[in-house]
Amino acid sequence: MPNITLKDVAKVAGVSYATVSRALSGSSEIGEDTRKRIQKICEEMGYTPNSIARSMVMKRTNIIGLIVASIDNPFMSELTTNIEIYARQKGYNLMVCNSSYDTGLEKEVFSLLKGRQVDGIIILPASNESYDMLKPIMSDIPTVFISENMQDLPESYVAVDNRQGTGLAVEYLHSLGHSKILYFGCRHGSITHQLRLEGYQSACMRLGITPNVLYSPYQRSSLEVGYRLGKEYFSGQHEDTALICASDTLAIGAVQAGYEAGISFPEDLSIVGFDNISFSSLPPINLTTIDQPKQKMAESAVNLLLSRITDPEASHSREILPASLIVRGSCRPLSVQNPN
Amino acid sequence: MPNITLKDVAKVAGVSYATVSRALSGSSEIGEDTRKRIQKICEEMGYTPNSIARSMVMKRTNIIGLIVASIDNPFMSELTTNIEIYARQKGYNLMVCNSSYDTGLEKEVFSLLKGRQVDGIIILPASNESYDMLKPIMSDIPTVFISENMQDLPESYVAVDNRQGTGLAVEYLHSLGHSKILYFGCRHGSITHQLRLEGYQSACMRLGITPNVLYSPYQRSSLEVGYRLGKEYFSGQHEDTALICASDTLAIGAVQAGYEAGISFPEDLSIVGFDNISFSSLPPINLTTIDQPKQKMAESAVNLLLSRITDPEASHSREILPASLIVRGSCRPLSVQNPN
DNA sequence: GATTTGAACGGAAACGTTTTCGTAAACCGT
DNA sequence: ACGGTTTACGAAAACGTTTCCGTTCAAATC
Repeated sequence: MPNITLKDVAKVAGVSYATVSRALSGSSEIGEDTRKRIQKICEEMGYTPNSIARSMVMKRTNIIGLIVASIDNPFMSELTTNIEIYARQKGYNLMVCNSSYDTGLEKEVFSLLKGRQVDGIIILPASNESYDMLKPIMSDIPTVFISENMQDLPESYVAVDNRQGTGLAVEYLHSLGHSKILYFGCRHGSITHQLRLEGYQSACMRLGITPNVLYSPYQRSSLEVGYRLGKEYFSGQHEDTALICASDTLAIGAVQAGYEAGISFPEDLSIVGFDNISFSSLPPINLTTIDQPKQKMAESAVNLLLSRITDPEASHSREILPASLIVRGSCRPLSVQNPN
Repeated sequence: MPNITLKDVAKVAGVSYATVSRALSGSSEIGEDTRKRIQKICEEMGYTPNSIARSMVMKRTNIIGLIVASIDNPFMSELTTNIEIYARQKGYNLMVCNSSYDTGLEKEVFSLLKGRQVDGIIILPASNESYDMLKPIMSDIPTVFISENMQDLPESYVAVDNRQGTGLAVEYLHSLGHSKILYFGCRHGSITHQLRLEGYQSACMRLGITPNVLYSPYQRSSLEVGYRLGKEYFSGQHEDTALICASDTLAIGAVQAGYEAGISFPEDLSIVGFDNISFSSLPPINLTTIDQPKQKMAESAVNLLLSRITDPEASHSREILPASLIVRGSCRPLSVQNPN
């Protein structure tokens, strides 16, 4: 009933427990025959090494802390899945915490994870104030930010090229003949959304399009924001032929508001989202959108973190991954009446 | 640079490290004045206790292992979020692993978590073979199953009342005047789906409705299954007025197939899903469905596990939580032509 | 054949806590 | 003032590993 330890195995095998440790760790300081014998005994006794004790002496837990704003956000859960799978493949387990978009809580769980002696932390920040909050306590533990562009801050991060992303969207719509392209954005205080807006604006400039932005003062869920922005827009004058939304959920909310106002997509209005969450591909939605390469982001983040763990003194590195356009059914060429 | 330990604090405070430990643990064996003094010193030195070392001696990690088939499944991610939040509230952290619906991998991560000395494991099983696979290795660690009904197996689990759930759906449709109610199911090998089917069938019997079931031989994603079942059904004769799907994603897939066949919902066909994933409430979908009480399930699972941790010898307990009907816009009364 | 070398293994320290036990001083009642 | 109880604290063991340092013994070297 009491768990089997190295000592128990050593006693049965008639060797010191140093030898058992060597037999299992793949050390060269041991005879091939005794290694085989000890391994067999371990099998028979059902011995599993205690990683806590190992961590104690090795000063490494092989655990990565992951802090996300909300696990059940579709984008974040996809990211989380990819991170977990890749990390495990690299020999690390994941300790996951929700910050619930609360920077106070975020700081709290950050300390908690530090106390847990995780080797490093990947964080999808709750807001753009996260950095300032975390700064004083993140000095002595490898940390990489994910999904949020930290600009010139002296930190490691991996993010998608948000500016290029919305640029792609504008270019695509322009190539379909659209010139009146509205943008739905949300404040959110995040640099990510700032960059997406800038990408939209500069692409418009480049292509001779007059930017037209509708910002949200609301702070609630992105879905609701899209719905309310849509309500507001569709109730007044509207002559745009296309709409770019700062996120897929924003787009889906806007679509609903459009439905209720008698607007059809893409017949009356073309729409493109951002993120490419899995639900956007669902038939009833079928949203043309800008993809964030979630798997690559996950792997880059883990790799970045691992390299910081092995060499904490290395200079910070940033990885900005390219966004790509996913064409589905929510946009139509302006000159043609019915697509497909 | 080397982390601050109890000893360092003790040296500064001029006391033994036992005293420091007592000062922080809220022990009564210490003077109020020295406690204050030591706590202040800890603050100043930025001391954070090493939970690894604590776990070592306490033989408790305050970590719960969570194994889910796929974190990015909407239902599971909602469950995961709720589990994490509630567990942390109870002083536990979560170590999360994906089984990717692979019972082999599931067993592997189960052992891995055991080696990590987690205090207990919550598992959302990959298939109905999970139990047999896990049985030999789960004897010495508290485990509770979630979301999957383990029937009379000698294990602790919490699940929704699947039978009652589909029963509710049938009753609701019946109350709207429907009598030709089709059921879309998927094999999946899971007891959950078996129970949902049974609930449908027995409610039909009770209400004098002839059950009509379409099963899927496909094994892929639920969304695709729904789509293919729909394709198959709508291409032939179809005279049903309502459709119950074994899951929301199944329903959404079916809806798409319906669209493509020129069917409108709910005008031509009423449809009810199961699970109440958050996306079902999205306007373009707006699916009437059967809710699984995810938060309650999460909390029950944690509570069950915690009680098993404190008393591993206690007999197993099962919790079957009631399902409830969420009425949205995907069903209409049969006698009326246009709802709303 | 004596010395060196190297392999194979044992002994023991170390990791940072918690907790038991011991002990000195302070306190109490009589 | 004295024995006894309580209070506050120190010393040290324990948790299960890894690893450094010795030690032994056989093989290799001269």
